[in-house]
Amino acid sequence: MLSRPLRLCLSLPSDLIPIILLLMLSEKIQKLIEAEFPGNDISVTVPEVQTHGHFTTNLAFSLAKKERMSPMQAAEKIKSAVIAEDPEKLIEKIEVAAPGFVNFWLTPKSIQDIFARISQSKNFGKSKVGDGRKIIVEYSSPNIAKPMHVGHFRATIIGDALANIHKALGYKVIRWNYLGDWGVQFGKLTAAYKMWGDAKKLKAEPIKHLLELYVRFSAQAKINPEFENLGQLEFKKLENGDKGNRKLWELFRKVSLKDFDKVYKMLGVKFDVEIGESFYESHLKPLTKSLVKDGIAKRSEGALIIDLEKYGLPRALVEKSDGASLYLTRDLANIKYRLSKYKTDKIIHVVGQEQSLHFQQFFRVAEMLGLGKDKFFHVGTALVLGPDGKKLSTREGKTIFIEDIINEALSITREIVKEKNSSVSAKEREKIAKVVAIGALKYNDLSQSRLSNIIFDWNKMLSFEGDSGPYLQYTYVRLKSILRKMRPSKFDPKVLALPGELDLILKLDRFPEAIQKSAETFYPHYLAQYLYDLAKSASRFYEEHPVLKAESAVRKARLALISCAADALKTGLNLLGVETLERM
RNA sequence: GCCUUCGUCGUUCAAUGGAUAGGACAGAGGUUUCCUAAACCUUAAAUGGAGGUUCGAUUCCUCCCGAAGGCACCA
Repeated sequence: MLSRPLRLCLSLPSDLIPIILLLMLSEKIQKLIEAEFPGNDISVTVPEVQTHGHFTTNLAFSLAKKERMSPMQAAEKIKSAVIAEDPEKLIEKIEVAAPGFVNFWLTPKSIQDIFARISQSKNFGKSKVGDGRKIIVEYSSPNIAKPMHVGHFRATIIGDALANIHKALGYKVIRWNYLGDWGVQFGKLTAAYKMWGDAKKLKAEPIKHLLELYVRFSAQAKINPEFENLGQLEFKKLENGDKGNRKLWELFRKVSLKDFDKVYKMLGVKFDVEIGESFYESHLKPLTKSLVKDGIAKRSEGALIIDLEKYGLPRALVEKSDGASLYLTRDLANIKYRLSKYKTDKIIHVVGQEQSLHFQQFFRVAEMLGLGKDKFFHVGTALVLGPDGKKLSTREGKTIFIEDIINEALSITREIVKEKNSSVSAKEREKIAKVVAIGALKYNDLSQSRLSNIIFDWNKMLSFEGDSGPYLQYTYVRLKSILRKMRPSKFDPKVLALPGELDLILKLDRFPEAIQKSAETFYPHYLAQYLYDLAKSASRFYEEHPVLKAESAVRKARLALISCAADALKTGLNLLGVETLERM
């Protein structure tokens, strides 16, 4: 259940508290209160069970402690005070429930007023709390010369959703694809290509060939450690400006980007900036120099290290003993550049959770460099594991590639669309299949907590029933189908008084907070879950309550209601990067 | 060995310092002269183990068991 965080001061005279409880009905005033009494949380939540009211609060427990009375007494006190402070009769019923909960039921009129407000608001759900502040969202970040796999899919989809969500809240979002286009891996690849490379194959199926070389090289390196040295040597040559190696690197990079673009296009993902690690090549030497000069880094066994022991972290390496740069070095150069060029307040890195330690070190060093604190966030994503519950490794050639997933999803979806929608033209069917397939894949990922490992499962990934992307899309289609037959017009909210109608209104009312919660926590699944909940209420509503056949006044109000629900569904799904259709 | 994340119906995922732990799939049963059955309704089923803090713990703390990931010349 989503909570309505209501910041207010507990040390407030207790007779004021009930007024505040009432005021939570009004978002505007709630904001005023938040500004006036920051830092104290009291939760007014929507209970899980309907018999516990529309809203409930546990305020009595803290009040009881402060005023030295029993929670039940405190609850009674709150109840009578609220009744006294509610001349407009916003609240229909207040119940005190053991051991000290106070449950509130709104009058139908209050709920109707809420709906009147929702139906009049433009861009319902969105807001301007971001106030134009800049935020860089770094996501996707695939490695050049390797195909994008399931792991990248997750970071890409989650990052894209978080970028969308922040934009909807009024932030100025910079979407950044931080390409992994520098590092020893290119040394290895160069070495492998020099030994076994085939220009023809590279031209025909570039990524596939490069992957083959990489896997072969890794396998050899396992047997013969000489290969590791060879890779490092070739990378060192690249960093020292070797022309032949540079040319090969450029080639690898070019073919990879082309391949990535194909995937991004299918996923409907776009970036504002695609600057990778290689961009910072010239920043690295000055950076390491200044690190030494400032006494932050020192030599150890030939390498340049930063001691982080006082932070309880292992030491971090910024230069290898052969003088080559490392991931961390480039990351530091990267945020230095970002901060100076974009003057941003926040940088969030949507990257696999397995890099958690790296980011802790990275952020600490950034702090030591005076780049700031509390500006950088590692938004970790857990792994997609193989059916055996183990990590899928590219090196061992066990990965599942995004392109294959999409193609498989498409072919399955095409069949289903054909079966369910035979009357539609082949062209439209293809469009439907594409939107549904991508929607299913994205929603499947976004509806789960980003920190839980996902076990790769075709059936679940391509689920079209129940809590799935297609279900949400279908609900939207059904609502639109009604709305096509009759347009919403002026209506009187007072005719909406049935439980199903009021329930849908109350669900709608919680849309803005769902978006906000996802933004605050960087967990898009809160929004996904909310949307499923909303779709469920909407489906139930149109199953139980005929819209077009209702008498005129009711019909108008119901049309307005499903119109708002459809809009919210579309807005929400789009924030998750899921497209909607008019028919399916 | 140390660090991080995690352990919830048969399966796969949610939630929360609060009341009766929620959904989906699979199972059982029902709904179609009615706005698209990719739907709706009913039903059965779970917090790894032991302590502690608390009015209240599945959630916080300690220990044990189990899983995944990480721990300076990868990214």
